[in-house]
Amino acid sequence: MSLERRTTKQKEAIRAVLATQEGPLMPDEIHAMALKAVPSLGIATVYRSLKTLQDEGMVRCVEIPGQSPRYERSDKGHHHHFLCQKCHTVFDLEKCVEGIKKLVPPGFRITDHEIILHGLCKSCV
Amino acid sequence: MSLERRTTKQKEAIRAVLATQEGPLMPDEIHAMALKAVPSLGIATVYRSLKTLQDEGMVRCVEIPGQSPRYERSDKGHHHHFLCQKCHTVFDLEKCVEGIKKLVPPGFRITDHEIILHGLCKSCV
DNA sequence: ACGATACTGATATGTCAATCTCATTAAAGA
DNA sequence: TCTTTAATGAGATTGACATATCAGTATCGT
Repeated sequence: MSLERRTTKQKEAIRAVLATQEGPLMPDEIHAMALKAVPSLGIATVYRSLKTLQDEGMVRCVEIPGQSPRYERSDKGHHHHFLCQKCHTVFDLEKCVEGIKKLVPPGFRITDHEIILHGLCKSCV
Repeated sequence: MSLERRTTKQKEAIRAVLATQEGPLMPDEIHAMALKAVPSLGIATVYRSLKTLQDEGMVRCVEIPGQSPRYERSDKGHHHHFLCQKCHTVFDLEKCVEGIKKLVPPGFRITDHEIILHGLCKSCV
């Protein structure tokens, strides 16, 4: 546990990648992108920084079924995701749907929901 | 690859578990349940049988974000799932929602969708 | 500029689901 | 019943991902 917290170019590079990110990214994608800014960057630092950023509440984990965890900025509002079956990129969706509550069985309490669309993205159609 | 196919009590036990299954089950859950019918049943046989049943089209894989794959009978119609955050059981939902297509961005083509609700089930509320 | 120490990078290690190996068992046609 | 060989069970192995280790580096308050 660190009481102090230092600003390093590694963490800044990772932060920068997440700041410009379109959809949620996997650790190795973040690594590859941040590598352009800090060529010596190790994958362990990516995992460490992601954990720190999560603890700080800046970043949130997004799980897509059958895939390893991805990460996105947590300042984005409520939204859902689209997985392209061809290029395997995940896109953010802006809107949500009505009537989710109608799905909940009697006696159950809903706290959250997620919708994942599958198909082909604009580039892969 | 086997040209022939034999009926064994192991496979029948696994089939029986899936026949009475309420929501999708994980391999180790199927194993634990089928163990009551065939005490010697090995986990490898569960994986092998699940693969066979998938090839035959009897069983389908269901992925819940952040969890390992679960399996359910494929004769169930279109439906979605509810994950209880307390007991981690997955329940089938009967209805679907309208307006999914409105989420799709221009130029994208949708082929499928899934909705996962999170909360507390009847027993855990 | 100095010093304490948080951070990093390379690699070893851990974790866990799923598969493979292989000797043994048992299903089913002859 | 006999024979062929598909299927099984136990344990070893794999593979993907994440964490731990530790010596060396770099930040930042003084």
